[in-house]
Amino acid sequence: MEKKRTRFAPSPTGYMHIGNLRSAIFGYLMVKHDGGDFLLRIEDTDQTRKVEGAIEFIYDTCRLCGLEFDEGPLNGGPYGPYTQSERLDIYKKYAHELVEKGEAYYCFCTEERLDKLRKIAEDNHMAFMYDGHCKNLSHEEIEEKIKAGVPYVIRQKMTKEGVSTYEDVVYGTISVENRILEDQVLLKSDGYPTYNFANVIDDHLMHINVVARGNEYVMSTPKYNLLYDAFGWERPTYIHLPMVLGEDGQKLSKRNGDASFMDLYHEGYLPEAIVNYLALLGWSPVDNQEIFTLEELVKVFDPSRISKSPSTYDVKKLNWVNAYYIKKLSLEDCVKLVKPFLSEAYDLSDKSEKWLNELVRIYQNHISYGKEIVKETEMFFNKDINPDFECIEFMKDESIPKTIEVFKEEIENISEWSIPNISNAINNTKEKASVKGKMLYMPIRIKTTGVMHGPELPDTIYLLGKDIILERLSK
RNA sequence: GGUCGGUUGGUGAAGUGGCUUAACACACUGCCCUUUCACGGCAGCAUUCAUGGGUUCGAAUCCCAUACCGAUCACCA
Repeated sequence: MEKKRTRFAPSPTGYMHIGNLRSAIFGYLMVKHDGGDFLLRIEDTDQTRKVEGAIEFIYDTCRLCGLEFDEGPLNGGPYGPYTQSERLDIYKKYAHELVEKGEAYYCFCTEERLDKLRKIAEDNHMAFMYDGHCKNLSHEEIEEKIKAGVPYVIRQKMTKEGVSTYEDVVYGTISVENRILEDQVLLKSDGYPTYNFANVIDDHLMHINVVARGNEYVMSTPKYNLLYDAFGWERPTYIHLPMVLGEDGQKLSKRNGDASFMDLYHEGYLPEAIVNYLALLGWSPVDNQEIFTLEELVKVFDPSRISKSPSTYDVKKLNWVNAYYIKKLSLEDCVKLVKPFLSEAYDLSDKSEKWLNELVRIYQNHISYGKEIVKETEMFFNKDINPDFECIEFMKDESIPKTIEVFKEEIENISEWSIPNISNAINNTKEKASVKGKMLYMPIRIKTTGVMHGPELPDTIYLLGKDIILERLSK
């Protein structure tokens, strides 16, 4: 069997949202499942959108996620160059080959003429379609215009009859009537190819036989196929991926959630967790397993189990997956993850490494992403605590002043500041103030931390330190 | 407007004619554990699969209409 090869083909915009990444992941899984190749190709035929450093950015993102490219603009390969703007001569050559074959033609129509046609179509509530004006120009006419320097594009001659059909791994058989296909532009007047054209040429030349991409291409795939046919090339296997929606049911954008991988990464989400979550968006395994390493995904991935309907990006579930991965981290790695956020938010200069480790240890089970620790640990860094309404309500109980009074005394009497001794202090308070359970713990917790939830109370108190505790108890 | 798709709970989803009085997971709610909250464990949470018809002994699963949502119709990718 032929080796499977697919490509991730983004435009270099310097931004990678979750939907893009998911396409890359699915392509990667699909091909690696059978030991195939995964390559990167940069689609920069629209020069206006180019962003500096975007290629490095794509490599970085994918490397973080564990997706390594077998071939690509930075690491090379046998079918380069892998950047479309460096392949202009190739496209030109193939476009002209098509003209010679009679499958394409020069078109000298001006923008004005096309705009006029478009306007007429619009007024008649019709879809605009190029009218084939230049389809039958004579050789002489063409020669003359080219010599005169009239700008031109090359358009593909489309059949108007019949139906184009192809098999999609996800969507099954897709049929489109050829009469709705227009004579698409292959080569623009600036000498650059259109996306549609460059895509087919490159995919063929790079021996791509698996094409995984968003389902916005479902409708244009017949055009690609006609191009493959015109050259007499073999068509690839198509996998069109369902769209990823934001929580508002709209297409994912920067507005409806942190749609970019880098945003998430900079919030302290783990790439493995993001990949894991993304793989589950629109795909499900045969069994009920939900936590997967990349290797496991590669092993069990089956593209026929990709769903046809769009899926909604749900941060809550991502948080759950990410929290799971954080809990599994070694303390050392967890400190590594979380420390940059802490040192960015707070002054850590007077904190020992031991203290920091201890802090992370007691919070590791409480956070779902790295940056969350900043808010959770406020009480350790800010002098003042700000109990919310619920806390204040709770503290209105009349037994509380006495509990606090007794506990404060117990704390004062502790000679050696240690977790067992703090536990004892709590225990003694229970006896002396004759309160227990919630009415024992909650007042102390709120008074010392300002919140109702948190890690083990003795641990927290220990880390806070005797001075701060006494100060807060006195207020 | 034409064309092509999609529609299972708040969310991700399983399900491809009987084993489904619809799995599993997130979220939510309750209980247990812990002398507290959380963590963890357990339980509850769609009589119903957009709606209406049809095929069938039998349908979430097949067919047809309707509704809604989306994609697409460029010298953008």
